[in-house]
Amino acid sequence: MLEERKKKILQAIIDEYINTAEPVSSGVIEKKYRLGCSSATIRNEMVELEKAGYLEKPHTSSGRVPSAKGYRFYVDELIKEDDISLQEIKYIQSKLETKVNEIEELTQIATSTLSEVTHYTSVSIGPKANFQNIEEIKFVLLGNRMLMAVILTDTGIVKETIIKFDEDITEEQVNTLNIIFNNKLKGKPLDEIDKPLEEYIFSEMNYSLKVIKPIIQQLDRAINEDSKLYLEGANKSFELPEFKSLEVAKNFINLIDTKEVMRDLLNTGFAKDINVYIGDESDNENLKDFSIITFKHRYQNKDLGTIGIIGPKRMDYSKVISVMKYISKKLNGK
Amino acid sequence: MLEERKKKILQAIIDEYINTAEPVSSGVIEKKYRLGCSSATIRNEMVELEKAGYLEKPHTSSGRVPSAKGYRFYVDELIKEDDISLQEIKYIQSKLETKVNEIEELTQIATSTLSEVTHYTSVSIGPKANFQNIEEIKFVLLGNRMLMAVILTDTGIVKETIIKFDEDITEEQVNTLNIIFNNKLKGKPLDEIDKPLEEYIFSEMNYSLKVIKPIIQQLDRAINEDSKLYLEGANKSFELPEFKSLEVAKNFINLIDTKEVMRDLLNTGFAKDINVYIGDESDNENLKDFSIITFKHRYQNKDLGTIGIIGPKRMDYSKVISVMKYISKKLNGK
DNA sequence: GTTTAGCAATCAAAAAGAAAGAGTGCTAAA
DNA sequence: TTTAGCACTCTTTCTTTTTGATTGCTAAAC
Repeated sequence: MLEERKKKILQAIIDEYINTAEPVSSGVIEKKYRLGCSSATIRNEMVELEKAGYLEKPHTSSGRVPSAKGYRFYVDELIKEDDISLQEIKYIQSKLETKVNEIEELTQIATSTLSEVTHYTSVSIGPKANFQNIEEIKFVLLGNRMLMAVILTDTGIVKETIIKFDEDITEEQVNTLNIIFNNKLKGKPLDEIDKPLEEYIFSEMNYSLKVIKPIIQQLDRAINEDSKLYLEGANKSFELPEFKSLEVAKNFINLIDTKEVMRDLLNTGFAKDINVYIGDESDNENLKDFSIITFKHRYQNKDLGTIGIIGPKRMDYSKVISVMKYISKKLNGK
Repeated sequence: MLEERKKKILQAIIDEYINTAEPVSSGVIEKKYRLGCSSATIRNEMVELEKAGYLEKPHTSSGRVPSAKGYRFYVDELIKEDDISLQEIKYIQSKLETKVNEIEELTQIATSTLSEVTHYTSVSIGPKANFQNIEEIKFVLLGNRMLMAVILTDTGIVKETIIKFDEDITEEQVNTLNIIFNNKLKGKPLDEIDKPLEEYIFSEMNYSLKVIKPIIQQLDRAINEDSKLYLEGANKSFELPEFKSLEVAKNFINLIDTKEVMRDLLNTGFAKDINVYIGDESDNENLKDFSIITFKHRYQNKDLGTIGIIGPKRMDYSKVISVMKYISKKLNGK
């Protein structure tokens, strides 16, 4: 759909712009990229690429800058595969080898490694708990009036929550709780913990509703609780030339500061292995100058969270995507 | 040590500068603050205040700006007590009334409320665990090869950690663990969990070292783990006029991004109820444009963490300190 | 002795103007 | 179809000018 030479020129322009953050002129392309034609020819092609919507001009007599459509084409068709060095591979390997006891920790290590290798700001979030099945529930008495509930899911994720009471709880009651909850909930999806269950358990046990209610409430809360966001390398973004603009910097801060937005961004669309949102493709005003690239942290195809990069539209897509692919593969095999 | 009128003028200048972020002229003080003398007199006083080091001039023909010494005097001597409105009191009350099960959550609510009321960026950190005493330790078997250890301290803080094994663990073993650990450690300070204990328990139980070792290791790790930083309202800082300077913005981001520095800042010096660090009083290059105000989250005089504000040197000290005092009182009484 | 009116001097910030230079688009020739 | 050549455009940068706020000083007033 785009002739070979146009593709080459577009690629050269975007590569150059990614490097320099300056509008790209026909002269630079001629000299640096040696495509075997003169700057005049490149100029002619640029006019057409602009007409087709792949390029933009900040003003009449300036060089060209990629448009959102240009970046999109670049990401979909022109990207360099395996743009990752041996050194980087080794670094990632060494980081991911760290022994961890909790999945959340592994996600965090992967997230910080991603930021370190790409030099962009990275962010991650745990998995949506409510899709998972309950493997086991345990209640532990702490002191006399405090109960800790620990839920183990089939993906190996552990959720725990504390429940406080106004009256004493006996070890006996705790045992009954353990038996009943496990009988009733083992193997069931997490979101089965809700109203109907409450009645069942209430009738089953000789507890007062006063005791059962806070348990169900708190379990419910623990399960539906938003999983923690983890942000790494926010300061790296501030080294980028685009952050000389106060507006850009502000948008960035507003973005990473509004946890709900970040959650939304990390939780949408996972048709592909790696998802790329360029500029305001995901219509958020604060996002217009940034791109977001995400992938799912999976292990044996079970969803363990999402990891992403938030960087300028002029992001080094090849590098980021290559690094992500590698990390993703490593995590899944771990 | 400073005559009454000089104090009044200094206060007026600092108040004005806090409001406007612009160098303050003698004319403005005369008109707005009505101190009963002419601008010429104020000018004369300003010269002396500058000579004494309380004021500075960006350039020869500009108004005056408070120096670090000026702010320090302001904070120590001129601050307005109870600079908090009824509305703000009500808002704080309603926020702190929220029922929580975990102390960490309460600290977080207090932190975000502080940011909301003062419009500055706030930050908090949990207490240093290792000063506390163990009230109870419980081990819970999750699946066959995973153990959760739950530690309850005498301050009501619950720490939990997961330990994975390469071989199966029996319920029986878990029971023994529970008995031994509780016998040995109840009432002891948390940092007693270390080497000697390992041997004791090893000799006491017929476990292989293979099992005991990871438990001690992981408990130790959980206890000495840096407590979580919680940051709220970073975007609020970016609305301040001082953040028009890219350098200031960068310093700020570097500051809040380096968790170790934030930890240090929150963990130093608590002779007073409320601690104020103005500019580079705590010699960190990134801090030179900012002030930090902190207080301890206490309940019945037990340390439950630290909460702070990080804002421009031109911060509304009266407001921040008043709000902090109120929140601190409320938390302690809760 | 202290306060204040008056005013020249200072200097940043804003506005206006001039020059430089990078890059384009078009034309006409190769 | 490609390319050399060149006028045109428009930002960027540098100077210059203007404006205006504020000071510090002097001398008079209190």
